[in-house]
Amino acid sequence: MSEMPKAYDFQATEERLYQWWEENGWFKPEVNLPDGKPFVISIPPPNVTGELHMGHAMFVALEDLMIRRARMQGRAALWVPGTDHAGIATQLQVEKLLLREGTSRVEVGREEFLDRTWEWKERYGGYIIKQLRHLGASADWERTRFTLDEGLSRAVRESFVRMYRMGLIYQAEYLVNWSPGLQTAVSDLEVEYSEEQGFMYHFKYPVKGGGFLPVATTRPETILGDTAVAVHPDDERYTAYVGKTCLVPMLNREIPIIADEYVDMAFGTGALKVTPGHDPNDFEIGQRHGLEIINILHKDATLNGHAGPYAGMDRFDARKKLWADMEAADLTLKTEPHTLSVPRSQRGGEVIEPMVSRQWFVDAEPMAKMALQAVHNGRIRIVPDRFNKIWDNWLENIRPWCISRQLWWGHRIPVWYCDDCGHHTVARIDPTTCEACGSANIQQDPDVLDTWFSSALWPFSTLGWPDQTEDLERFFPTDVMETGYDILFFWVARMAMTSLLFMNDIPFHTIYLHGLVRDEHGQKMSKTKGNVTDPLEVMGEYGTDALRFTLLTSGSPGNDLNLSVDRVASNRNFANKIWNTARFITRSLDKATAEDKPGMVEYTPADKWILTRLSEVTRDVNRLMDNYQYGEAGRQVYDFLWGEFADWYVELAKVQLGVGNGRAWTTLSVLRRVLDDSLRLLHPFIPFVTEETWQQLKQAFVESEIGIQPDEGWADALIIADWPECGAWQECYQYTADAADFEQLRELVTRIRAARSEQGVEPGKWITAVLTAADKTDFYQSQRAILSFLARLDADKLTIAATADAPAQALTIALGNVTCYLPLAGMVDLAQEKARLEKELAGLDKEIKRLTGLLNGPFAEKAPTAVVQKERDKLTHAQASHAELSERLASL
RNA sequence: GGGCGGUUAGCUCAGUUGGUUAGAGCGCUACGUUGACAUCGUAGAGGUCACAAGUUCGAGUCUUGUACCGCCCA
Repeated sequence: MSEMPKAYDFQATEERLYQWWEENGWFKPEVNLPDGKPFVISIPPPNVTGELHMGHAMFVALEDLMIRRARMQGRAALWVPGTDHAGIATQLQVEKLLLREGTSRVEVGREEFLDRTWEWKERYGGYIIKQLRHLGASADWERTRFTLDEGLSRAVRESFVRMYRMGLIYQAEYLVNWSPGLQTAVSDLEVEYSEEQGFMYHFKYPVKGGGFLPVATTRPETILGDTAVAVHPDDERYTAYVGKTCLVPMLNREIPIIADEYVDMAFGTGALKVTPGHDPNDFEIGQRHGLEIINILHKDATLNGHAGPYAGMDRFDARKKLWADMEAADLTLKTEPHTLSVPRSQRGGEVIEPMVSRQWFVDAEPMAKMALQAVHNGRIRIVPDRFNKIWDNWLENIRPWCISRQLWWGHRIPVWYCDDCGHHTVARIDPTTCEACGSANIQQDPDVLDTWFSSALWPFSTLGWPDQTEDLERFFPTDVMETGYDILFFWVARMAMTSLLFMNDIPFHTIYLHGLVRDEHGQKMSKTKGNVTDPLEVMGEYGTDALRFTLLTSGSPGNDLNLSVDRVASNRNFANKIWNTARFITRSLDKATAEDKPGMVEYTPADKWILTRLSEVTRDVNRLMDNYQYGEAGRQVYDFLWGEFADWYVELAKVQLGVGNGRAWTTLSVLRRVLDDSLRLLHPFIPFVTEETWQQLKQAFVESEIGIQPDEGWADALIIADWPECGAWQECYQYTADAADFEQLRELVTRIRAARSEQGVEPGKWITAVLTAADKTDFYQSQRAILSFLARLDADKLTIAATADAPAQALTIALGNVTCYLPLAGMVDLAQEKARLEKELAGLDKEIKRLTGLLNGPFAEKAPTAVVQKERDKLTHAQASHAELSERLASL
């Protein structure tokens, strides 16, 4: 058998294993029994043009974790992968490409442009998928979907037509967020507001017939689109003006002065200019008062004919020019610095203009009600549950969703306008004639749908809807929707809405939200700040497992996570630690043979201790994972495997293996059991190193023919091996008393080591010791070799007895009933030892005093007996130690 | 303006039914390479758990308030 290399080499492992898993079909739900209970996750589809970032790494780590565990639990685990077409992002990429070629979208035309975009998608669209695979994602790639593929396009068409017929989709002239750069409408959610320094411009609004109203605005150019001036009905300053007429500065257009309660008397001058065409609040006022709506902007945000002399100017130039002109006309009062909230495009950051235009909307209210209810009645659970409130707040105040985009890349709106009769034909299949008059003069709406419109159907469209496919039948509803909280509204809520509408069912029973990955100091990663950590780079340096484990264990659910590269490095070391425990075990297989197998296995206290701990960890991990506490679960196994198994059991196993025969055989079986189960528990976190290590372990044990194997035999691979459970119906070690004894031995060893270190005893030196162990004498006798090995005590000179006289010139370590003397002849400084004992006694005094007080107080009566007993034991222990040490002190 | 989260060791963070002298990783100090691992081991230093009040036998953990940081919504 070839020996395991000294260090784990992730470079040589990851790709090979991934291919092997996939070739064997282990990413498919069919790998488990056909009647297995499904466990399904649909991937949050990354943008097809996207590049891998930490957010992707995060969701892959979490979802793959859930999927792998479910698979090992025997469920038909299905992770449906795919990408979305990212309308704006992709279109921009291709437009950039065309620009470099000296042409443009408009120049080449719609058809050619779409051909080019598909070409682009084919070339670069696979990139992100490749990167997801690099992260170890065990998704069923044969079920990969794309929001613009044939099936999903049919789903979009179907849902549009149905919603339209239900009256949930309508077209309206409405104020929308207009992106002048992209020349399209964007939804409310795609606009971010930033606090910026600007000015408040105070000016005179001339009143027809003389005088003026003082008015303030932050955007003077919108004056050109004013269609009223409003004051509060209770504002006595202006009562006389209501009903009169104002003249728009520089244009002298006549507009009414109206009274509306929206006006804040205390803000600005108390008189408000009303621009229904370019301000959401003004739009509302305009609706209430039947005001005229004037749009002063072209699509590129230059001013149009309604701006009179300013037509053709850029919006910001016009602002300056108009103000200068007003100054010249003595219409200005003052300008003062003012902090305002500027709407900016989430993509690109340009200033968004509210503008009136004709768009398609979804009336989301009826669906929102259903989505609200689904969470309220518990059919959908949000983890962490504090997001319930946010969910409620958004859905209770839902607004119409603008779904049309003035783009070419996307699902074209399935509405045809008849040139002859004006009828709108809305159809699943492209019509050639108007359904009302039969005219062939019909034109399809040029716009496409918001990308999120198709993403909203994702959990069922990817399974085949609107066809009633087998997959849809079997795998819907899905189980968990795992994604970042930043797209709770964009996506998650909308999936719930459409699913309840079309499927008459929830799309998933649990929404698990993770936080944002930030840099080491909590700053949001951004290209402009230059603090972006590239997952691929990190994986290249430390391995995929190291990154995954870091993402999974450095935070807590729903909270942002500050990624520390140092931590990734230490998790790389963890992988190596795992590897090396296996290396030790496999190299120890020559310590026993099949013939050494005892007729009846007898465990040592150490065996019982580690097996009991394994059971406890297994139980805790399962409990934590069932409650979505993945980080804590991972940390528990990490601490167990490194801090208990490797640091203690593997060390003492060297002693037990040295005994040979049955003892060695049994020790090997325990080593295998503990490492094997730990690898299983860790596999969903760090799939590569666990699989590779497990294969090494399996191969070594099989080749050794030693007759040690898992109860159910060796599975083909860890990825499909059984998940460890620890419950009433599973084998579960609970040697509580033995484990406690062994814990005390560990404590003793640590104390001896500390004493040696304090006294400057050479680490390699074997020293003499006398141990008095009272009722634990038999136990310590049985552990003599281990104790001696771990604490470096000279086995020949180690005395273990129920009682013994304290040797002269010895260090004393008191552990309740158990006392250890280290006669370090000539090495002990008596004065120093005296001081040490005094210090320790002082500590014990304090402890005894505290505990006595506690136990004599109301605590003894009110606290649960188990808790009280624990404190009583502590007191007994402290008192015993105290007695021993004071005796020693007196004798010195 | 409304809501939410955070504030624990020098740094980054855990700590979910409140149980009684608070944990990890990194960094730091001192030792140590006997064949699992120096991507390591042993020992150690380092925290009045933001502040204040309250509930309780008992509070990092629950309640209220305050401060600061951050996010979401309007």
